[in-house]
Amino acid sequence: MPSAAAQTKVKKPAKKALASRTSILDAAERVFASFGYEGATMSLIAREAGQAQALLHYYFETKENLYEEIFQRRATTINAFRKQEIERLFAERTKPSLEHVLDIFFLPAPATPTGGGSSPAYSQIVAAVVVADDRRSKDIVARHYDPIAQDFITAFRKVMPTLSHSDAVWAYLFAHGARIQLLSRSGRYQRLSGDKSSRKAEAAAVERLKSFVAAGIKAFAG
Amino acid sequence: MPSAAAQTKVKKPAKKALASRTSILDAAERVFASFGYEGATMSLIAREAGQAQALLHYYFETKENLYEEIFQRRATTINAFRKQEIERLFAERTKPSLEHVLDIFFLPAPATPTGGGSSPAYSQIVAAVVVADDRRSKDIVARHYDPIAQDFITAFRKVMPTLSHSDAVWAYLFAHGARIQLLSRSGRYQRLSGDKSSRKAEAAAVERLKSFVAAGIKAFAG
DNA sequence: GTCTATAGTTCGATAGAC
DNA sequence: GTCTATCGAACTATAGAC
Repeated sequence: MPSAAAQTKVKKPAKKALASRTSILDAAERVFASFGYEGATMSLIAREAGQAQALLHYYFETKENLYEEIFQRRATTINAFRKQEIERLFAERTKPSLEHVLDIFFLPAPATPTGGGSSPAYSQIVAAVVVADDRRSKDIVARHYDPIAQDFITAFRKVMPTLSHSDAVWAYLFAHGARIQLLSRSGRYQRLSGDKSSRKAEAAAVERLKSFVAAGIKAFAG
Repeated sequence: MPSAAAQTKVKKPAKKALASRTSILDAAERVFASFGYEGATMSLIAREAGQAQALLHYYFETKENLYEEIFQRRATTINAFRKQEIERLFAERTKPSLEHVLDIFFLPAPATPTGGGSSPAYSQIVAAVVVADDRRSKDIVARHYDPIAQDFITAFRKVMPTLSHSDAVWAYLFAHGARIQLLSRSGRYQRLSGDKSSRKAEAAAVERLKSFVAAGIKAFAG
């Protein structure tokens, strides 16, 4: 049965091949996070992955495709989870609060199914891509993050009915901007505060972020 | 008097030379803003400035120096002005409010002396450099922006005495992160809101930002 | 000061053996 | 699938005429 065998070959790549592909994606995520799209090089990613450079092109063809696949893998997972959590919130609660919505918005990465929705390196990439204004970055944000942003904007207005649409959009952007400062690995908090910042401090910072944003949004409605 | 003539030549570059230097700096600012440090090329900057590529190296020697000079020119101006405004606020007022400090923090670019402290392109560069985590970006932020950040953190604590140092640092970072969303030219507000956003809308957005941040910081103290 | 021409390097991508 | 070797293009920077 040659045709069936061929089909099997297409649908079920060897475990080793999948491992290679994944190791390349992981390495690319770290290198893109550290040096940006243009600053990252295919040869550096290959070295970081422990693979030949040609193998990167075998799996992903171009540098641009490799970059795009990073967002495919992470954003698809985290956004599906967030969308579902929003729907569940409004289905199960009669009167969800702003804090309930923000809990989903600020969900820590490990809480996602299998933790596959994020990583420190990926958060760093997202922080950079959201403020960039080159064509590629805008395109990626529009495809992978604008839809879930609209869901949150709608959710904000549902729990705060006096919020205008324009206010809700700014609320989302300001909240997102504040969050990025927490997620980015710029190390600025450590420099400015003199802290060495343990895991414990990080959890406290998320609480700070939540109360900061909640108060800010409520100021719009009042 | 040959030595005096030579000295004059060093201290007073021709007007035309200064104009060339400035046109290169302006062009570099726009190109770095659009493509990032690695994505920008010396030949593109030269074309944008209407000058030969070799002239860029004549004035600035290396790409890295040219980048650094952009921050020298802008950050020196705006930060000196801000520092002076903070000092003036605490000298003239007996009881300055948080809003007074935020007015300085959110100062629009045209309000700076000769408007030389900022430009839309430069704001875009700052937005990108602050969240980046490569060595060059961290170094620039530490030298050009950490000192003024400390001044604002101190000012926050003076007008809100119940703020802990750690809270004041987060207050600064969250406020800065929210502000970046407004300054960056990612065009995200326009996409998410469907607006074409005139100048009038921009002024309203700054007011939104101010009340958002003020409420957030007050939530820390309460 | 400003230009043209180009040296020297590194990049993304491909060819082809195994 | 995975590798080595390499091509052509694009980059930063310099040399040297004017």
